[in-house]
Amino acid sequence: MNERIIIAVDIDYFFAQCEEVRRPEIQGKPVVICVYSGRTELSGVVSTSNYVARALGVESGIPISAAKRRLSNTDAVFLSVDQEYYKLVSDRIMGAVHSFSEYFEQVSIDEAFLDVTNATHRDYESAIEIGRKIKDQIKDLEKLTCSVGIARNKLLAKMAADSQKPDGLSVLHPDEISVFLDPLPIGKLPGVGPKTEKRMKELGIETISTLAHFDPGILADEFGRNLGPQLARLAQGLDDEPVREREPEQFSRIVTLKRDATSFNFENELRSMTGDISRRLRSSNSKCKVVGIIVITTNLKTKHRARTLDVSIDSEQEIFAVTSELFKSYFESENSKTQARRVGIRVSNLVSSERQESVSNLSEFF
DNA sequence: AATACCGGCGAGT
DNA sequence: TCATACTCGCCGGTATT
Repeated sequence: MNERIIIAVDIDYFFAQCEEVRRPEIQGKPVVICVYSGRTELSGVVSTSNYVARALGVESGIPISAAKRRLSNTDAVFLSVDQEYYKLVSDRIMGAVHSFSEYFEQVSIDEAFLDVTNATHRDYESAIEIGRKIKDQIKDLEKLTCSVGIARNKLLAKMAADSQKPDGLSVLHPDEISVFLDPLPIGKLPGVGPKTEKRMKELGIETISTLAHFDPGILADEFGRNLGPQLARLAQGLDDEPVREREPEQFSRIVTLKRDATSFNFENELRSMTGDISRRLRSSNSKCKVVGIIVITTNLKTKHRARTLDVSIDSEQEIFAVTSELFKSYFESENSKTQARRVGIRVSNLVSSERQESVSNLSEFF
């Protein structure tokens, strides 16, 4: 029997709720957590906001200036993101959540899955008890509310959690899946974002039920050989992804430049980014085989350039050498029409520092 | 023909 | 007008073997 019971935990409006706890005086007011880019006084975007602000149309991703406009007649509180603090809170919470099952997967700073198949002996009532305990613990520990979803796989557990927010606990029994899924608009399906939603509507697909029964061949043609049929499977509530802890597969760092660049004139910024990435590689005991750069142009197009190395590296000097070369050649090949607004670096194909350079080059060796 | 690599794009927090 | 900082994954084209 393969039937599992999965619990999804999602902390409600995490950054903003952290601030509400840390500064009780702002509770009840619109709270907006901002990423200031430093270009001008107000440039930047809203990272997240509390429900008071969302009700007034201030949500993730909108410009700070737009948020200020919308909240101009309120006692709204605008705060700068404090990642370090949220990470501390997150680590404490995730540690507590982990203790409910050895099968644990953290998927972001504020989301995690647990496989409680064994712990519950496949009993949903028992899973609900665990869900309640998790909510109580997070409340006791950090005074934060979260939303919990319980279902037979990660996809459905997440969708269940999403369906009752904030402070929800939603159980999706296996025999209720169709009733739950079928009427939902396709945009509610994880993996279907704004672009995919638009294209699906052009195909006449509006609900998850329609997608679930749609011709897989047409979906393959439209969305790709693998992705198309996969979307249909998701729409049927099918998902075999195991709950497992995963190591990060890449690190990246990106900054917004004070002034748009048409040449590599941001050595200080690059030094800071390479230093940062090097420290992260070393503290995770890994080296990288691929080093790349990221450029976001003034018209907000993202460009990538990358180089696969013969030998994996982790030092700031080496990463700086490769990325500065990539930036130089990038700007040489660009017709200086498109300027760089944001620049960043990325390392991937990570290998553990201890045992690398192992047998892969044996044939060359002999 | 299979695999590796590269760069674009999309989604999600 | 405004438009962050990440991580992960898929796609198609091209290069390599």
